Parts: sequence; C-alpha cells; structure tokens
Amino acid sequence: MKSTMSLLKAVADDKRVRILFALCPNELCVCQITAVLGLAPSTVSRHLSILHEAGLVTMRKRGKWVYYSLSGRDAPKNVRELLKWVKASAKDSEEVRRDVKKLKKIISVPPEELCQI
Amino acid sequence: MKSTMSLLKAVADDKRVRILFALCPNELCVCQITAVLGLAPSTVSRHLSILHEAGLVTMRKRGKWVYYSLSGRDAPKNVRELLKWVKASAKDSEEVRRDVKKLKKIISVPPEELCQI
DNA sequence: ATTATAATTCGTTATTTAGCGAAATGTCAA
DNA sequence: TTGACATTTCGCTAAATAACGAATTATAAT
Repeated sequence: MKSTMSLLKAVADDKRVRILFALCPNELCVCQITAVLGLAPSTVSRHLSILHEAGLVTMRKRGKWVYYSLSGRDAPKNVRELLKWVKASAKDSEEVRRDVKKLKKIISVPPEELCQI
Repeated sequence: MKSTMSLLKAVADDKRVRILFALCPNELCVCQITAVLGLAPSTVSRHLSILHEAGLVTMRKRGKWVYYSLSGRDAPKNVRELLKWVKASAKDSEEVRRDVKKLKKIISVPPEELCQI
C-alpha cells in the first residue's frame, strides 16, 4: 500500500504530470524542464525528487547536468502501467499540447544556452 | 487534464483507496463503510462525494440508506482501467487484508443494527 | 585557486485538504 | 405530526504540501 500510495500521490499533481509528458519523447535536464513549466528551479527539483522517489523516473548525471527520463522496461509492472494510464488519459489535454509546442523550441537550443532564457 | 487530475487526486488518498477495495465485492451503505474505516460519518461522506465526483463510484438511494458501488461497464475506459490498476497494485497490502476481514463481520449484520456498533 | 553555472537542500509562507462536531436534510415508523 | 435515524452540508482546526528565495553542493572552465 505504501508504494502504491507514493505512486498515486506522485502523479496526483498537474505539474508532475506535465513533467512526465515532457519526458515522453526524450530525456531532459532540469533546466529544460524548468523552462517548460515556468517554475523556480528549486520547485522543479523537488517535483523531480518526488517522481524519482516513487520510481516513475530515472536520473543520470553528466557533468554539471542531471538528466531525467521516464522509467522503462526495467521498472516494476505497476509503474509502467501507471505511466501508460496517465499518458493515455491526458494526452489530448490543452496543457500538454502547449508544453509539447514549447518543448520543441527549448530542445532546439542546446542546454548550455538555455538557462538564461 | 481536468478530469484526469480529478481521478488521480481521488485515488491519491489511502482512505479512499480502502473504500474502493471495500466496494470490490459488494455495494455498501455509508454506515458500513464508516464501520470499516473507523472515521466519522461526515468524513466518510466527503470521501465518497470525491470518489463520486470523479466518476469512480455510483450511488443508489434506498429509503434512509445510500448505497455506493464501484463504477462498472458503463463507465469511461480510463475509469475502469484506473480501478483495475489500483486493485492490482494494492491488493496484497496489510490494510486491505485487515479491512476485508472486518468487512466480513460487518456484512453479517444487517445495516439496520450496524450503526450503533 | 577562483569563478560561473546546474542542481539540490533548507527555511518560510501560502494554499489545500483531511478530520471532526453541529446543524440541516430526507425518509421511515409510530 | 412527531420522533428516530442515515446521510450530507457547513464551519472550523490541524496537518500536509506547493512554491519561492537563499544558502549549499558539485562540476567545469578560466
């Protein structure tokens, strides 16, 4: 029950759902996610740690940057299924569409130049 | 996104998840659910209204009693899938097992005599 | 070494939400 | 009608949590 609730609480926040959608096609570094959401870096970092704690995302450090991506094949089945549910349930929403659009611009800039945008 | 979030917020509370499990085999009236959870009737009523608002449960009035049950075949697909996910993910938890045991005793008493327990 | 930058941690504030009891509503029975 | 009971609504308090900025950590570049 504990791990189930930590998964459900992790996805029961619209900012975190938007993060999951942003990570759908690609891994992203924190500053890119911050640019999509328009929140303070510290806030985004906290959201990411909640998603990571629940097992929904994985992270990888590369130099100064930390890249996050969706948990994949090696994650427990319920994690994969929950990600699938969220994706199917909210994929047509206005917010997600807006973020996808924003993401295209963000990805076109290398992360080195991004953070002062 | 709005309806997705209302579903996710509805299930992101352990008391409400326990209610969903209690409703798995049978519909129950509010006083029976109250007996399982050990919370004040007004609190349980509020939890039920959140689940109902999200579309996860249906209700039926019969005399003084109001019976709640899980949404079924006629519910949207994502609702049915979410219920399935929750059920699969938490079915082996200690809390659920305890509640199932408690429920057996509760059901063995007709609701007319239950509320003063 | 020093500086600059990405990310995290921490302390604080504001918002949300769970919980309760009291009061209101609705229904049955006497 | 009156009374009893199941449920809901309302107002309040306490707890959980999102958000921010400041301080800290870690890494890379000068």
